[in-house]
Amino acid sequence: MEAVKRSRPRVSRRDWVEAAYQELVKAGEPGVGINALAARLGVTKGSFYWHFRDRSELLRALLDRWAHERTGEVLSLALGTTSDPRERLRRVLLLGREVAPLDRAMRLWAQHDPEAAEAVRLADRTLLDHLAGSLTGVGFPEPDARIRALLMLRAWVGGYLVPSPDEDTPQTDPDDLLDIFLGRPGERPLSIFS
Amino acid sequence: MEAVKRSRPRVSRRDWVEAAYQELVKAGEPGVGINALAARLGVTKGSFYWHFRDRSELLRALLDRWAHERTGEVLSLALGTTSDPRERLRRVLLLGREVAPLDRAMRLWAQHDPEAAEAVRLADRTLLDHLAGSLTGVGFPEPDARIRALLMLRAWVGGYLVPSPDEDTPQTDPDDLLDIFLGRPGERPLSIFS
DNA sequence: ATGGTTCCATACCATGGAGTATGGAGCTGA
DNA sequence: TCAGCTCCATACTCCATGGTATGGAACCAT
Repeated sequence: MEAVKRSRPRVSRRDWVEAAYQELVKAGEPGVGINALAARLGVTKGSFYWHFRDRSELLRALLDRWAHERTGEVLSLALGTTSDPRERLRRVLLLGREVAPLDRAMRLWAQHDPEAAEAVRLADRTLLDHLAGSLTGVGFPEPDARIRALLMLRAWVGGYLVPSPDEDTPQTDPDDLLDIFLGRPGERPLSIFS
Repeated sequence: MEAVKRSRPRVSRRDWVEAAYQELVKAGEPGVGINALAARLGVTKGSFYWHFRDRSELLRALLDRWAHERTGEVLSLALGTTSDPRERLRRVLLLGREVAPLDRAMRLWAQHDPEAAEAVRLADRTLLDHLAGSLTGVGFPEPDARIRALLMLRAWVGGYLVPSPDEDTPQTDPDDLLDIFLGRPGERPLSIFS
């Protein structure tokens, strides 16, 4: 049995994007460097500049990939089996924990790149719609729901950008957060005022 | 009248720190470059490397300066004339709007620099104490107050890291946010359950 | 087999920022 | 006045990274 004698590395364009995507997650946008990726793929820059015109083209491809994956996730949330609004909100928070590293990378990137900012803006729009929808489902009037949705997003983003200040408060419980955002006394939304 | 014929530029160490501080606000940590600052001060790098050993020393000085200014601000809040907890919280939100750019720069920096992260962590600690204190003053029990304080911080941080998704919601009103974080029906904290 | 195409290696250039070496201008005190 | 110290200009090195040029190996076609 001879070892697989692969004639030559041979890397496709998708491979590059995928590798870059991985690197984006753990090192952010500045981490996605040509040489680093090449080494990771067992190739040299010669390969890269065959598939891409320059680095910005790779980055644009990353934005695309992220946007698709993002809308897919939030879509699967919207098409979820549950119609209970509170449960839907809960699932958003849960999913948020998984995609946190990627999301952080994207937002940090968006801080100094207009295209990335636009991509994030778009993704946020659909997410906010979903959040606001669920919030109206729990009983909040439209304008209030949108504000609360925005607040939930902000709090979530702040979650992975604020270094946890103490040894305690190791991780905030999604249900506790929901209680606060929904007005605390669990099942009773505050629209029933006074 | 002769024009002021200043013999030579002459820049002090504090001048460097100050210039760097300004640059930090509008361009973040990567924006504080030796050459750029030198040009801004009308000097060359020769001056810089006389006052500082290297760039990291400048950055440490920046962290110091920020920490002092930060604790001073939050201290002036704590020693404020008002003892009304809700008003204290309001003032935090108001002050937050002014220091937002600097704070964003610090947190972005803290994402890839342990020392900056530690500085932010410390500053957050005192801020959170102040927030939690005011929240208990409004009627929240201790553990709940700390969670809400953390949530307020996160939402605030998220505020300048989430690109405003729409043309509407131009800017969220501090009072609206307070209403939400305090449990909505204004004066009635939710600890009076049911 | 041979010509053409695909894909990549090698070697190179350009740029920008950090850091260094050294000399000189200007002030200060004896 | 002259020595010596302070502060900065000039000119360089080093290094990482993006980008280019070109040749060659492997593969497919006729």
